[in-house]
Amino acid sequence: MKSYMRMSKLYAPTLKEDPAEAELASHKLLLRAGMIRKTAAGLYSYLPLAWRSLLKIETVIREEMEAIDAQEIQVPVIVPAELWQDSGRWNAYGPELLRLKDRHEREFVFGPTHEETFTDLIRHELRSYKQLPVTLYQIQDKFRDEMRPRFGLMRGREFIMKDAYSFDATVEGMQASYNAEKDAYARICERCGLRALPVVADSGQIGGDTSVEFMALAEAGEAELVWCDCGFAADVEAATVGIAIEEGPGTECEKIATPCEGSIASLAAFMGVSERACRKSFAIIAEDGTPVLCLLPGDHELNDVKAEHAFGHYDVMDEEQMAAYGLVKGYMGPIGADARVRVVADIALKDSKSWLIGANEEGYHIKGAQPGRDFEVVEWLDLASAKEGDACPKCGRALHSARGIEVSQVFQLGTKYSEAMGATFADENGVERPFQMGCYGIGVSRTLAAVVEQHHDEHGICWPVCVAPYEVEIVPLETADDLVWPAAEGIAKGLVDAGIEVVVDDRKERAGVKFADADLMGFPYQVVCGKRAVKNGNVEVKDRATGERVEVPIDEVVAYLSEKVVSQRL
RNA sequence: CGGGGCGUGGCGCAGCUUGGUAGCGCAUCUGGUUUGGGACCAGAGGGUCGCAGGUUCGAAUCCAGUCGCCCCGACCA
Repeated sequence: MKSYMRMSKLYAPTLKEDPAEAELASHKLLLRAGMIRKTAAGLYSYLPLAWRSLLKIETVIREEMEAIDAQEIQVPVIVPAELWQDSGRWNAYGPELLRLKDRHEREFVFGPTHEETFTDLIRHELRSYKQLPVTLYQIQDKFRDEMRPRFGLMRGREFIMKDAYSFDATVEGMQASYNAEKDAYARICERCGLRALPVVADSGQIGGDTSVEFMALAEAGEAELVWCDCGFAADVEAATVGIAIEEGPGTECEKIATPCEGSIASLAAFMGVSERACRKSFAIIAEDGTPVLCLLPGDHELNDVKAEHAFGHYDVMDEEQMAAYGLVKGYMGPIGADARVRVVADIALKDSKSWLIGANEEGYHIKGAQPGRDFEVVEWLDLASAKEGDACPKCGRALHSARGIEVSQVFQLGTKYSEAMGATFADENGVERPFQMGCYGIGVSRTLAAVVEQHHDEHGICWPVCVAPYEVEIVPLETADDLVWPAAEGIAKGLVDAGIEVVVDDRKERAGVKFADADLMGFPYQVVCGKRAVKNGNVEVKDRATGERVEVPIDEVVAYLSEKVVSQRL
């Protein structure tokens, strides 16, 4: 028989002060509300309230997965090294991968994701196209040995992830599985109360060609994205956008003295042109050791992810290297650089005919330089990070920028893993083919943090009903009073009978303490039972999110709250 | 991993510069007074000063080391 939780029994030690270690609202509040505790850097214990919310998020996920015929399984957290060697990721994945040995010196990894395990599982079982498609998923702890775990649950080393993998016979099939999963992810975000945007993403370490991330919009988000009124949205690292070109002054190639600091801002100010009319030079050493000079519109940055695609794992040149290649810090440019330097430029600059560039001489720039005439660009690449104001690749209008928390991501993998691991099935003609795969992750614990990030105020958390640890808190101000306590208890029982999750603050604390904790823990509705109101047959119902309070007759409050709560459960 | 900062009762901090054997607020326990927005009075318990060395008659304090944590950078759910 279900009952209500008594605050006096609830293991949720609250903190009056902000913990010194926390920076973000979600981190501070989850700690202060007694929901999580740190065990070590990036490792958190979930206390009862957090666990209840996590289970609700998982329930939403399970319902949406069931709706698209994905089946839940559970594979071991630990993965034998051979599987990772098979896929090639044993070497490709960096120090983020936690490797371990058993007593027989056999090597294993603590799974940061489970493409290998799932692929290995099905390669023994799925042999025919008739058995496809299949999507399997699990909800499990993952471990990634992050260089710098931070922000509480936002970037832990161990975290809860839902990971799904689809196996199809054809590319079209894979796309259908991918789209079903993507649509489910949008519904999951919505049901969890997240304002999230699907954005075009880079596929990163996972591999494959097409990927979308769901970004929960939040100032505290670590990711930057651009979006357009037409519906287009992309991670700045993945966005290929239009950058309108501004020409530099003049068309004749001429060296000019520029007695200003070696920065684009000061150069633009000195020349009386916009930063974009200047050309920014960025010197790096590509993975193969080639020195590369990247030329960009002056107001744009070199995008790390795009640069890695183009140059492999590159290093920024230090001053010594610059000097060795004839480049002068602050005044770099393609003219006068060593012949070994490979000059590349952002694709946006391809039609530009007047470049304001460094002269590779302290205090001098060159204006009116023209590629093809005054210097050579060997390759035109997409290198610049997108930013606010760039043109939408879909409709051409100016893009807006925003920050977000990446709560989930979907990938089309194609045959990357199935081919590497020899996972094949027989098609209609009896020909062995590799599976067309997709993979789909949701950061479950990160989702919890994102919800708090989006739903809080200066007093605490404001849980959306769908993921709230409890739905209603009853606050009897006098636990000894022979009117107040029975009224509170009666309402609690009535709500429990109506299927509502209830906490009763039965502690012998002063009103202020109870109110403060109630606001901090942030259950969606508070029922305040005070002496005067109860004597008149009323209680006060407070909506945590809006702060709105209404007096409701005691004998109507169960119906009143049931209606509100149930309608918001989603 | 590079740069910066911090480790002192459960939590938040002072003390360190200028060595002399540890203090404040909150929390906890007891008794009393309070009781609609984090009460008050009285009393009590609780600290190998991160760890292990060195200097010194004497180290929380000075020196060198080590471990841990936090913040900024590069990676990701």
